Amino acid sequence: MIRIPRDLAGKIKQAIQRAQEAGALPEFDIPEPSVARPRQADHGDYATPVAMQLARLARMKPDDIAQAIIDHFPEADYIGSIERVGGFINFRLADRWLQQQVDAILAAGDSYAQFDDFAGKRAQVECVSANPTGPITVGRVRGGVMGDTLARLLRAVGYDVEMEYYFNNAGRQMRLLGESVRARYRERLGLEAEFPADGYRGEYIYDIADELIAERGDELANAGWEVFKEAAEARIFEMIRASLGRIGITFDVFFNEMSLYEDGSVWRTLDALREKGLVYEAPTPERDEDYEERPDEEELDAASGGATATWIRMRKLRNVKKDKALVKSDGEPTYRLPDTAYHINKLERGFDLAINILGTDHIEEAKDVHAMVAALGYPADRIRVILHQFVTLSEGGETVRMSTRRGEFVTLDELVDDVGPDAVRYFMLARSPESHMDFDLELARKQSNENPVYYIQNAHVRCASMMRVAAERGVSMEGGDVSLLTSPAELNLIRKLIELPEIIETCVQELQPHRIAFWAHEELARTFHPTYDEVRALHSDVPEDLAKARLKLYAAAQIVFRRTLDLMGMSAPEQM
RNA sequence: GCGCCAGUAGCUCAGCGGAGAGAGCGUUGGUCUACGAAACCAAAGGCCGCAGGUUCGAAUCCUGCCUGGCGCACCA
Repeated sequence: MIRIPRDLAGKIKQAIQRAQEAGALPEFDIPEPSVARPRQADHGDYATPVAMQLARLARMKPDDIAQAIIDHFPEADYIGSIERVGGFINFRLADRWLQQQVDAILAAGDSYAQFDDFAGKRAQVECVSANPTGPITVGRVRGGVMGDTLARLLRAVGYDVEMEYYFNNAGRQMRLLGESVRARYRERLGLEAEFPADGYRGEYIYDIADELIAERGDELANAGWEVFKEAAEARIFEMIRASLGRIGITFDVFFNEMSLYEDGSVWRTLDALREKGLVYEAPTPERDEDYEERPDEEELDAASGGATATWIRMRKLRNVKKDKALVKSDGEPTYRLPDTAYHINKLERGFDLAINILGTDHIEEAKDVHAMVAALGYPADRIRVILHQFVTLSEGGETVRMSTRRGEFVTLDELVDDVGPDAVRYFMLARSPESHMDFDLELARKQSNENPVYYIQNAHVRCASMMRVAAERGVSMEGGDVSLLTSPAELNLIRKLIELPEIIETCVQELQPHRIAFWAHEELARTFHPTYDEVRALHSDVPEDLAKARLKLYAAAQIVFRRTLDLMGMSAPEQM
């Protein structure tokens, strides 16, 4: 199946070249022409402003350039007409070709809009990557949904995709977790318990303690925090895995940061940076002369007591005013070093594309890591970071703030219990990453036409139910003649159905999975419902041959809805 | 102080160099003896934060400013 914008762009270039050979256009290097879907229907199905872009290069009037391109345009079965309006060239799809696409979609079935452009290429999507200190919260869910949807879209263009979850089960936070569980465990046993000052206060800590009591009784009463940490980690990972599973997110690899210490790659990375002359030892970092200290900064520097730390010359690598620490004065690396080792590890595993989805608060980290990976000579451009803004939950205008540590949060499980998995997927997806997201619980909860989730799914339901009724009445689409689909409503629905491949391509090119959610709602479903209302298939007024043809149309629509919903990780219900 | 992101209909947000600026919700008024009305049709609603600039053409690119969010640790 061809993707028209791509094919048209090629034909436009061909036409320009032919015109040049014929002397209708002067010689110049042909730029990549842009092809778009015009907003207004009377401007055709696709349009290109290329003649206006070429006006300067060709030193001709846009109208004449457009005409020359049209005069030399190659044949294509999908083109019904070509029109020049000023400098614009408008293309209209051929009705005959559109009709044939219905049979083409039916023949493709569930593999409709499956391409192999990137066959043999490997991609990795890293997302969520929350340390196992508590249940998954809504902020992480956004990245997870974006990542999983992107993975599905990448598979649709032929990538072999792995989902990866990066975590750290060492360090201060995990120790606090162990101490918190230990305190709750002793508390439940009626023993003296000192809860750590910055401990985790969530209810789930009690749950873990209770489970431990159920399994081991009081035999851990005097055990150290490590035992509790390990038990808690295992249970929390199970919780995380299970909650993400409820919204269709599964991971192929859980990558432990510790392994980068065990195989020595953290220190190898440091050595490599040192060899490049990018590292030095000093009590304080070097900084630009015009660098202005933040009020609390001297205090923070002084806290190390003047001991020597290891610094990376970040000022050399990118536009910052102060170098950054790689190894603290106590000999422990900061997060930057293992993170860099981790990304090098990804590239060494041979991924052609490694996508990393992070909250915007990690932007500096992402830039630092990218700079270091590039400085070491690795193909850093294979790493693509997608940053997303935060999520706030709102209900009746009230916003709900979240903090894992304080134990005030809405967990993914609570959210799924409340609004259902499909609504979680849709709303988390349907916003551009850089825009701050307000998740309206009231709206997501509604099982009515106010909710886009149902609007989209109901289209699939309507198709499914039509197929059931057809079967009951013994009407089959077998032998249906698609050339009977001649009304504007029918043809416009087909126009939408064949747009899915283009949407997938855009999502992948721009790494913007939210586009498919918008398209599914505002384009696909929005076109489907009025058509369904107007174009009856099984009504007594509809002659049998037309009914067969229309059944084909709606069967094709059902395939496209199912495929679209699947790409978004949502269910395609047979009935509401 | 510096950096990144955002400011588009009453609300939540698309569009990010092309042709009278879009959607959902909300508001107002219509539509089922039909394959499910969780639907459809119609109306009202906008100096696209402000001011300059680039361009044949700017909501979209550049500069400055205003407002909001997030960063600017020997935390991750």
